[in-house]
Amino acid sequence: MGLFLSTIVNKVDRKGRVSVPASFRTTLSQQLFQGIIAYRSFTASCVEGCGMDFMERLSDSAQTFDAFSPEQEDISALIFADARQLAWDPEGRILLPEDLIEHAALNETAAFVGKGQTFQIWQPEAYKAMEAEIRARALKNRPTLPLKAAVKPTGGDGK
Amino acid sequence: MGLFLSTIVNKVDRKGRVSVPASFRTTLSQQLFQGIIAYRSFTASCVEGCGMDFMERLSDSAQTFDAFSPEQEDISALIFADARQLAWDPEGRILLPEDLIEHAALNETAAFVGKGQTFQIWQPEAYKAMEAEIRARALKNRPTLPLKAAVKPTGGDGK
DNA sequence: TGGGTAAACATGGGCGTCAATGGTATTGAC
DNA sequence: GTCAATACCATTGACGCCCATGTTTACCCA
Repeated sequence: MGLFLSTIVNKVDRKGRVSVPASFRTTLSQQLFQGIIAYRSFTASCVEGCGMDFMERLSDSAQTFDAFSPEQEDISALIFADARQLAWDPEGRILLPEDLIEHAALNETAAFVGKGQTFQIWQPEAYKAMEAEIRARALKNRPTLPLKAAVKPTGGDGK
Repeated sequence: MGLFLSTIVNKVDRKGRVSVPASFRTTLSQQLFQGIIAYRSFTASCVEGCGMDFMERLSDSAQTFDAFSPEQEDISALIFADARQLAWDPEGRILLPEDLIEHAALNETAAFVGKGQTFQIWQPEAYKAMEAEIRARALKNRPTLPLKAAVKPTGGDGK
């Protein structure tokens, strides 16, 4: 199981702890670092989350920009400088840093929103509003997605 | 057997459980994840269903968009954020979440409608109406389908 | 070809397990 | 010594697993 799917709302206790959904944890279970990488979204009021492997992919991708180029600078500042590793405790909870809570305007609860390769953490009501907006747009525009050919399951790329 | 075919109506019990048709289960039997992926259709009052492999194809296809692009955002919200992994029990039943039931206006029964690579879940009466509509349109428009060349079954893609 | 039988599938309900959650204790840093 | 982070423990409630039963389909044999 390799994707972050569905939206799960969990409670944030008074210590700032929140359970990472069990399904998200299993998605990350093969990783060396037992926890998540989190950084403030630079497009929305939410927290971006992913595993260390995705961070490395981002790093590789960022190298398409020249070293010392302005784009490289910006990406570094926006992502790598802001990212932190949040290990979970034996119960599967992470401790949300104060500035992340602020940025996403989290209070009692936090919504873990699957985005396939990554996920986001939202204030549930805020996400609901955003989702309604996207859904309304989709109903009008009927977006389509060019489907790539299926990868033959022959042989093992699995695992 | 690799396709979802025909339409099967099954009962939804008071717990919200429904049997996935046996033929659909055999279609998915080779998959790692023993269950279905389900998400609300963003164009109709029904639930979209598929296997994990198809979800991964969608994820691959969605990556033609840049990370952090608006298109990527929308697709994620509409599909990945809404998708649930519904594992079936030893009897082949899944538990339908409340909001999916609402979205498709399901009550006593649910119709599993094969669509080839994927399938849909409808309130039976609603589907009947939709089907009549599609049939009427077809009678008028006479849709055609450019047929691809047959793939040689030489070699083992297996089993 | 028809009846009988057996297997597979669909369905209903009870119970155990695990994830989520809240609280307390212990450890370590400043 | 104080504060904060983390480990430990206990509770609860949803969901997954098990068994029991009804119903349909497929198969076999006369």
